[in-house]
Amino acid sequence: MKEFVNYILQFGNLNTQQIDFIVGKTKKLVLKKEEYFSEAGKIPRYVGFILKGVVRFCYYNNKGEEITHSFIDENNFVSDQQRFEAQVVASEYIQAVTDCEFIIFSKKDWDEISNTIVGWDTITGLILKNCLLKTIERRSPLVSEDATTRYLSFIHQFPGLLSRVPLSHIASYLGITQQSLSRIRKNIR
Amino acid sequence: MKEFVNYILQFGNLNTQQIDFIVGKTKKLVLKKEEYFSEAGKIPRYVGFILKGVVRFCYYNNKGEEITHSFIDENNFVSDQQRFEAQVVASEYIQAVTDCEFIIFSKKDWDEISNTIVGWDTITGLILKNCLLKTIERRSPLVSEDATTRYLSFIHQFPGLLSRVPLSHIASYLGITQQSLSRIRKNIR
DNA sequence: GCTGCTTTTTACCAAATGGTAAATGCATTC
DNA sequence: GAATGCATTTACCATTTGGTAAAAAGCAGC
Repeated sequence: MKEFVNYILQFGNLNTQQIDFIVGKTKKLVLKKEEYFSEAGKIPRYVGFILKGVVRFCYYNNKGEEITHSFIDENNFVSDQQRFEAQVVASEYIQAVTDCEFIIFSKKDWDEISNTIVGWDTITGLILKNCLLKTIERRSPLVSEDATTRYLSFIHQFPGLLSRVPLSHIASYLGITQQSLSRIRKNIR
Repeated sequence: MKEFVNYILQFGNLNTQQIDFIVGKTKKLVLKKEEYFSEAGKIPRYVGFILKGVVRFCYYNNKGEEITHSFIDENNFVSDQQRFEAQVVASEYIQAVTDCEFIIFSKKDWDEISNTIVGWDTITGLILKNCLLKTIERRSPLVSEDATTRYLSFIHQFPGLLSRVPLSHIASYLGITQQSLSRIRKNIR
């Protein structure tokens, strides 16, 4: 819980009373590997903050291939925020890649915090912007660099993930087949 | 100017007085083709709104290749917003692809609007989030689809741009060489 | 219309990647 | 420890893309 509070306080100041109010709204959620945090075609139920584990955002392209769009690990928010706020159906899945533990907020609790804590919307707005920018920064090189470079920067960006995530997901994140990734790994050795 | 006001009002309500205040702060900027709106290594001076023309965001990767990251055309904001707000040096160039006409705000004027108009920060926050999400949505398929599919969706996403933007920029946006793009265009015909 | 310049297309071959299928490795269960 | 199921690697060949270079097309200035 300390990690959660520290994360938020990076983006704005809150007094003890406000923090207590927010913390009071938290619930815990546990997911087993491969269970879904939210699903395409359904309305996202929670905003989450990962205490333990790794999740991925994924979708199916028009060829029916499953594409991993992002990985998120400990001490980060995980949410299809736009769809959650608007309470409309999602187009992506958020899936637990490992067994996971979350702090979660329901829409009702999230709104109550927003209506109670002055400055909460500003803080969460900054957090979202931050996440979106990070996503863009991470994914941009995936368009222009060659596959080996992309793999090396993946390792660099997510040092802990290589051992926790199936290579098939990493390959689809990098935009290559699993066979190509295997070949690249061989060449690097 | 009407387009500019309409754009803003999509994201929140403002009364006539507030709109007049904002409009009163606007200045005009004209750039010739290939001139820079802002430059890597320099602090962004303006937030812009494009009245006429097309700009691109670009940078140089570690191989020295020039990579076009985004295109933006008429009736959209153009800004390296995070760097502008923080007044720190940019890492990307924003370049006029055609002759351009902008509405611009200096940092001083932007701050004055923020300090005067209640709700301005919320509106601009929403606009920024919207732009970031659009960027992610547009660029994500560039990782996982093949080059022909990427080119076709570029045409679909930016119907007017093909005739106004050099193919070399489009190729780098799509993450392929100009020769490959030319080959793809031939195969489609 | 010609000249010189830039953009775009072609051509050629080398390198990288995809697709299909089989082999290997690795962990779990019985 | 044999058998099973899943993840990963390897192999093979077809296809796509990159790199270099030259040709063709388009365009501005004279």
